Amino acid sequence: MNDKATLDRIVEAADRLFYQRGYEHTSFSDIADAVQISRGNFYYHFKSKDEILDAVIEVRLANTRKMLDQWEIEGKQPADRIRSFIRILIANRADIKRYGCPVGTLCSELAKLNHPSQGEANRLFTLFRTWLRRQFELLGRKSDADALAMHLLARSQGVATLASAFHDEKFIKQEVKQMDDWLDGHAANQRVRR
Amino acid sequence: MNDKATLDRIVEAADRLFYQRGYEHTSFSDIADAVQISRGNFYYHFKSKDEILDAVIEVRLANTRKMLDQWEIEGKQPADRIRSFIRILIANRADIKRYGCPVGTLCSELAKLNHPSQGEANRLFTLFRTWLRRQFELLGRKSDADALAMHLLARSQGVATLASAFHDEKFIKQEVKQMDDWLDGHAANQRVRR
DNA sequence: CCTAAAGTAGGACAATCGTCCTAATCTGTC
DNA sequence: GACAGATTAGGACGATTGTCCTACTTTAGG
Repeated sequence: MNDKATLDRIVEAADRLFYQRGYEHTSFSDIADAVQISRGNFYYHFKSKDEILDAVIEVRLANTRKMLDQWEIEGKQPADRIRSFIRILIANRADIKRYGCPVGTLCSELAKLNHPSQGEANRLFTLFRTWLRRQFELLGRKSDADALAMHLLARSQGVATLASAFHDEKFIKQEVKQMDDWLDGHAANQRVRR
Repeated sequence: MNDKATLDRIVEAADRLFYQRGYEHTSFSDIADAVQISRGNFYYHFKSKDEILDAVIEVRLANTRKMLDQWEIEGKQPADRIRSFIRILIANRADIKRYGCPVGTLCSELAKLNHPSQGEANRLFTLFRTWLRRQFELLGRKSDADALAMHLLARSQGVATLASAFHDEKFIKQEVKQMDDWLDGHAANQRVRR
């Protein structure tokens, strides 16, 4: 009963700490302090630290799916939905400035650790990629929908990385404006001018 | 005498390991094994692990400066020099696919660790930024040279992050082509069309 | 109220971390 | 060949890591 609540609190705290300090640099003691439970008691809820990571990734996947589904309902036009994606950078600019993108930094870290959950974490990227691709397809982009999705993803990642390195929120807004303009140029059902 | 050689070998191995495994996840034993020297002997050359990191950053800065200076000599046109920058992604695509960008991933990690050498590492970004800005200024871009430099930096970062996550070298080539095209549109001494 | 299960606390554990110390070895000079 | 300084090897150190174990407390049902 309270089990569920404690487990959720563990995952919640781990989610936040993994983002702010990184996976490896977050210890059981750190999470225990945040949740205010005994360190050794984790193993009633999780068999290992890796299991907590998997749970965190699962929660992030679920939250992301929920968000994307919500946008599918709200946004009347596919272009508006894509714009919602771009707006993530604005909405989370304070956190991004301090800790970068939660998806990108996690995947980068796990890649260096050669961690078994790399694939799971990358599903977060795939989720966005697939969703964006669908939106571009709805815009009439048949052949290059995936390329456009990847392009947008990459630009978001780059903005997050540099905004974090230079502690520059203004740069985020500046690039978001350019991404909006770029989208306007690609929203119409036409070939890319070159 | 052999001091110089050993010290260089330590920095060289640390440089590679910090890139491949990350700073925190690389231990003294790892470096010692790579250099084939005793673990405890590090402290004759460096007073702490942080000092090795600083030495690595210093070497990277020096190498980067050397590379950029070389391009200033070789490239007759500023646009060619910028193209050399973009070509980094192609030349290092195999490493980037596995470990991401050495600059971006290091800065991201140090930011999460809240490491004192964050500023030093970020100078790597500043080095590229300043150099790119100058090239764009030489192209006649007075007011937006810095914005263009940051834009190009961000796109490179994004490409590296996604290429690593998706283990996709083709994506690198694809985006490099787009960056070339983008540069063509901005190389002429004219305002950005919108 | 009693009892079985669910949940928690706190410490023991082996391993590894960065750091430090000392004795041994190498190297070049007189 | 002896000696001083530079360089190295190897282990000890306290702290911290993830993991595990056992005893204690809480909770729910008869």
